[in-house]
Amino acid sequence: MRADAARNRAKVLDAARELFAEQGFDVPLDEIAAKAGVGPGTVYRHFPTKQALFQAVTEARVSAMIASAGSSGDPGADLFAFLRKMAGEAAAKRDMSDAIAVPSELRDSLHATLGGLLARAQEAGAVRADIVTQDLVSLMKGMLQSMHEGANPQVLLEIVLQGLQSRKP
Amino acid sequence: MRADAARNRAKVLDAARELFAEQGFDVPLDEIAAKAGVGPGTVYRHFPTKQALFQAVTEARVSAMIASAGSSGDPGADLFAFLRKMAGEAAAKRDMSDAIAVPSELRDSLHATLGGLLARAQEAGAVRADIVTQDLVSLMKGMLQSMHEGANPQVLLEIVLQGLQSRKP
DNA sequence: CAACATACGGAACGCGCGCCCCGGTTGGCA
DNA sequence: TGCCAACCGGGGCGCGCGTTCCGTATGTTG
Repeated sequence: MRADAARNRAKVLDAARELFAEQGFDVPLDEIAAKAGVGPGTVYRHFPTKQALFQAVTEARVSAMIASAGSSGDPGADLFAFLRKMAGEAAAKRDMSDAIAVPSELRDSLHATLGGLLARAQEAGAVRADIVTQDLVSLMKGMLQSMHEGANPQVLLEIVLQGLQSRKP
Repeated sequence: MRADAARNRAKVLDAARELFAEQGFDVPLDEIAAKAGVGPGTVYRHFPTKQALFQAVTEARVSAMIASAGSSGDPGADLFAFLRKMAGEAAAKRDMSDAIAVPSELRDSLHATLGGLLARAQEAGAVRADIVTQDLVSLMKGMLQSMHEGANPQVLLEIVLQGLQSRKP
């Protein structure tokens, strides 16, 4: 690979990282190219599609998050800690709320992780039993998006966490 | 107003009602016109903008819902009943989840109604005190949208309702 | 330094959608 | 019944965006 190609690739990744974080997946690709000081064609020489670029940018952080999914002795605490982590990331960077929505293998892994944590938490009786993975994913997706519309992220998170718990009579 | 004009206006409203309910605000206006058996120009002769058409279609139902906001002796029950009603509508018709999001006076009234119910429920101690209207609106918006993505609407609703309640120690 | 593959920039394309314009048509009043 | 204003259909415009194409520039190799 030529030296300038590598340099441009890095510049594109940097610009994409910043703009995806600020504005989410919907930021125009031309804007990323402009911020990188590069033409749109150059972006496409390095990444076949906008989604590929997005995945390249988010892969590291999402993978790290998935890897950090704890399995301590307390499955309920594990799930809640993971959800808190997701919410924390999403409150700071707008791209996290798209990583759960934009189709990719990464997204599927994330869903799978959530499913596993949910199942264990339900077995332990920490979370209401009538929820399936799809419900949790949709709920989180909606909540993460709501965080970028002026609502208080902390409050939203607590409402969801409390709502997930099984009622103790 | 000429007779055929009135007839076409009605046909447009019917088609819009059905398509907005099925697909939400994002349905192309040309599709509405086609279903009504009319050209796009005709739609714009009767409604200055797509949003105006949307408002004309949803106004009756939303106003009815706002009017039905109870103020019985139990403010907590009033709020929860209203939220249940919204969720019920949204689960059946996709346009309800847009009525809370698409800018219009109607939307503002809806937000105001939610704010009033919330404030009274909080005074009564039925709902956690650290929520503001904006939080509730965002939360509902996210939840209503999630309902159209394969999640179980009933479960989503119960999670939110339980999450809103103040913790009773 | 020459020569060539590689990479670059940005103009251009295709598409979808909201919205407008205009030549033709039609309903209702005199 | 004849005339005119009101109305109609649908082609077309403008815009934004993802993506592609190609003439030009540049890094690399011998």
